[in-house]
Amino acid sequence: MYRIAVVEDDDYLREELLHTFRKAGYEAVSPASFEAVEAEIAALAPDLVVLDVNLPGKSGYDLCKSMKLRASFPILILTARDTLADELHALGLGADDFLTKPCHPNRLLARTERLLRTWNRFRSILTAGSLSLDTDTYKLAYRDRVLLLPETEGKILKLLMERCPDIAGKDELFSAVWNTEEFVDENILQVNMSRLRKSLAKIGLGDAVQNIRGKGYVLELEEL
Amino acid sequence: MYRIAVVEDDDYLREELLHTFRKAGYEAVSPASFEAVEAEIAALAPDLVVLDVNLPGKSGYDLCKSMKLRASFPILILTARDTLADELHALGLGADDFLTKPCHPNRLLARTERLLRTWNRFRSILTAGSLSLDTDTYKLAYRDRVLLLPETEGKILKLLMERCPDIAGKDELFSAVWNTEEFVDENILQVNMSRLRKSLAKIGLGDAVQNIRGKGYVLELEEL
DNA sequence: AGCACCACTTACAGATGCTGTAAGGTTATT
DNA sequence: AATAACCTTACAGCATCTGTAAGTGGTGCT
Repeated sequence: MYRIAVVEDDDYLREELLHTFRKAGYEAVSPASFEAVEAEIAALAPDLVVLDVNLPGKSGYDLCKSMKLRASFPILILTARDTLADELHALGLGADDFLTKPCHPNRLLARTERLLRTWNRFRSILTAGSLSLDTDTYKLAYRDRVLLLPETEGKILKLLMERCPDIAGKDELFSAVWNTEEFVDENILQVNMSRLRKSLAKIGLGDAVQNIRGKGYVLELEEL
Repeated sequence: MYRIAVVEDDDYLREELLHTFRKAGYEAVSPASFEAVEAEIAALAPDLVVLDVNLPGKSGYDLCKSMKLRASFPILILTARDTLADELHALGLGADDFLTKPCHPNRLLARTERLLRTWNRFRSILTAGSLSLDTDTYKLAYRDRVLLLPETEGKILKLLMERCPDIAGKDELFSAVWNTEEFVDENILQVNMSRLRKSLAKIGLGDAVQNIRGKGYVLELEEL
């Protein structure tokens, strides 16, 4: 079943939205506070986010933009501001749909359903900026270039993207790729890092993988 | 550059739409007649279709539904009928967005751009009913099951899906897979058909590939 | 019913590409 | 300058995929 995260500060409206989705058979959740919304949403791992733009403190637009850089889920903007400028702005930031309040529940449900239907087709795709990786096939796409990675390189890149922009520790890499915390031979990681770097260079990501001496590796993308 | 097909019978409005898209840097085209719209659109191989629902003879909704079964492009419904029921109906049929006339050019452009952006991520995916095939990696998805096909089986299935629901001739298959019209040894095709069938059976498509004695093979999906 | 033709299946072996090991070179830190 | 961490290249084993071969099964025509 699909999980939908509702980000809305008005208590009454939020409950109404949650109710609408639950009645339609979805699992509907909301972040507990607006302190660290983005981290909370990431932790909820929703299949879709319904986002109000008038949030306490933070702008919903900023949130949308920043989530879209790493988002594996579609974002539907729901707002009382109904000008064309608002809609263009939202879509320009990467929002996947834009609806104005008040909105008929059936319209909302139809729109969310459409988004989920579309997104379901590439659920296995992991994104970081304009880089994307199919975690089933390790097909890598960057801008207009495509490359198929061998399994080991793919697993490494997967973890680097998941941790990005933070460090992926050597121990994490060993357990993710070879399923062992103990790195019997450190060299095997270095060899495959070398191979991965060579692969990434082919699609114009020359120095994206950086070593942190003694710690691990980071994926550095200009746009992030 | 992206190609957008505009399906609209009102001459004035059609020219206006074509102009809007061309000014924005798209290649905009329209089918010449409404006799065999669907075949014409397929021949145009657009990246997106803007569809009016009030067409002479055929209903735009039927057209939408039937194209969606095989469509590798998103469909945006543009109509003067602005009731909620219309919108729900359109989205239910698989339309990817729904706008009402009159529509501000910038809104239309923002919406089409969003659809193209999303679709571009899986341009390589071929669809037939609820079956989809990534033509880069030959990752096959049917309902909730996923399978990775070897290259030869993938190439065969690709042609079967492209021809579906018609026959893929043996000569076509030979030229598509082995790049030769002359089938040096018919057996190689039979062997790989056997392998493909076994693969398809794993994901619940037992008897989907049927032989047409002396002619070739067909992909038969219940839903088509 | 018998025959010819087409289609199907299984087993095998060559080729390809991926993976880890080994060994030697390079860079950074003290 | 010395040491530890990191990088690179070459090589060989291994798995997977692919086409060949050979034999079986089924269909349609006379």
